[in-house]
Amino acid sequence: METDTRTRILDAAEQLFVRHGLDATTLRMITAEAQANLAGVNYHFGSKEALIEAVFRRRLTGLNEQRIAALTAFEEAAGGAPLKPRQIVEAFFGVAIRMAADRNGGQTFMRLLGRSYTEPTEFVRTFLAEEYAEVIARFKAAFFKALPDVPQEEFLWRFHFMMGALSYAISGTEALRMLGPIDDADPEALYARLMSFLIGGLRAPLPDSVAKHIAKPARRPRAKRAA
Amino acid sequence: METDTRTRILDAAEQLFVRHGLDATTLRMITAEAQANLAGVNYHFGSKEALIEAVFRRRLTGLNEQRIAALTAFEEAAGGAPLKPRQIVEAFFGVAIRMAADRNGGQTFMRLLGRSYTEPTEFVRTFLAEEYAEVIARFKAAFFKALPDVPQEEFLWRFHFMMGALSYAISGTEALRMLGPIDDADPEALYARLMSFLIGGLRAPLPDSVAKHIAKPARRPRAKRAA
DNA sequence: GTCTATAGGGGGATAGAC
DNA sequence: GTCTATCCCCCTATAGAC
Repeated sequence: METDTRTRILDAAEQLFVRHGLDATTLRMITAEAQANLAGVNYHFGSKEALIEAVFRRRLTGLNEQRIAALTAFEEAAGGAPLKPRQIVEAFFGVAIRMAADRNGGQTFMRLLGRSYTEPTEFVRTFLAEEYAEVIARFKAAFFKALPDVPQEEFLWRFHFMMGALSYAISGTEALRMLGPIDDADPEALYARLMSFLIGGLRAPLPDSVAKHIAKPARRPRAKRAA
Repeated sequence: METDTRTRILDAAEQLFVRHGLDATTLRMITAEAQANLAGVNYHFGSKEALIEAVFRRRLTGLNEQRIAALTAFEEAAGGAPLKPRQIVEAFFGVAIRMAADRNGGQTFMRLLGRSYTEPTEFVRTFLAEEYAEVIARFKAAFFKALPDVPQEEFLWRFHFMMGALSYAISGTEALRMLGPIDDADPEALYARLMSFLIGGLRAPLPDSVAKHIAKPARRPRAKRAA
């Protein structure tokens, strides 16, 4: 073992942030858990806010690099042709699920991250927006190319819904128990489950209100509710 | 106007909880906003924790009653036959989206609620679990009856993913901006969008790892996406 | 780099007058 | 029911010894 203080603080903060939330976690809790001195946080990071950013950045940067690498690999294999939506979904969400299965810290972190998109704290949201800017630009472009029939605004909503499902898939272990006794131990099963749900949602027929704006007035006999 | 102090405190708390989170919202902020006295919170509610519960209960009870009423109406119309999945989805999620469109407080509240399933604070989660117990039991039963082919565990995960999508649909206005400029002003469009996404996900083909366990090896030529 | 001690501010809750 | 005043606790951040 013998990890250095800085790392022990990051590890402790990560775990406590997941368990209690950013705000309710105090520097005292963190330094106690990390067996470090209270002043250590400010020495190593400068402030609590800077510590929070460091906790996110430590793993988020790598996660998004992996996402871009996975997408790039698919794109090179396709040689200029549009990718299959499933491939893009895998590159974005699959990487996340895989990290969430990594018991070596990744799991803890992803639970934290899953909650953070809707975090009320302003600086966390703006910080995340910056961290995500590049990966989002890349994936938006790939999706638009792969789904030329889907209006972009419609797609962005679906992407947003997919993020919601991912967030719950990862961080919702406690919320899940509300639904009953569910086994959440098998990451492979979770991966398969989430993937088919996401693809199903992404490729669902467009709602009538949108579909009717599209230049494809093919017979639609009464828009009976499909099921 | 002339609302009473108790109501003004609830209104102020609701708004501030959405904006800053439960923890970061102080009683002083609440009473200042409500033009009430600091001691008023403890007089009317007993504690901050009790105030939080009151804020949730004020609208959540009605929401879940509406959900059950909508489901019951469908069930009575069906006369014992299984409902269409789309009807059940409408009864659960449609009611929520409609409340989220209600500018008369419902909108604010739903944003708060959307975030709260993954709330780190223990007592909020256990409180919500109690409030939801009945409605969840009713809807689980209806879904199981409507989707006899879907293994129950599989369905519960999908329900969980659907909750995630709903949560983001409602509360993710800020997170959405990360994706680009999107119009989120039209509740009808949101309703239609979310609904088709949810149905698509719910009715997606089962993942192979699950499908192969099912005693229905009937040729399924490619599990065409249902719609 | 790590510690102790403390400054300086804000939190929730309550006693008791009105 | 509403107010003021205040208790007591815990927070983050920092100064300065080691």
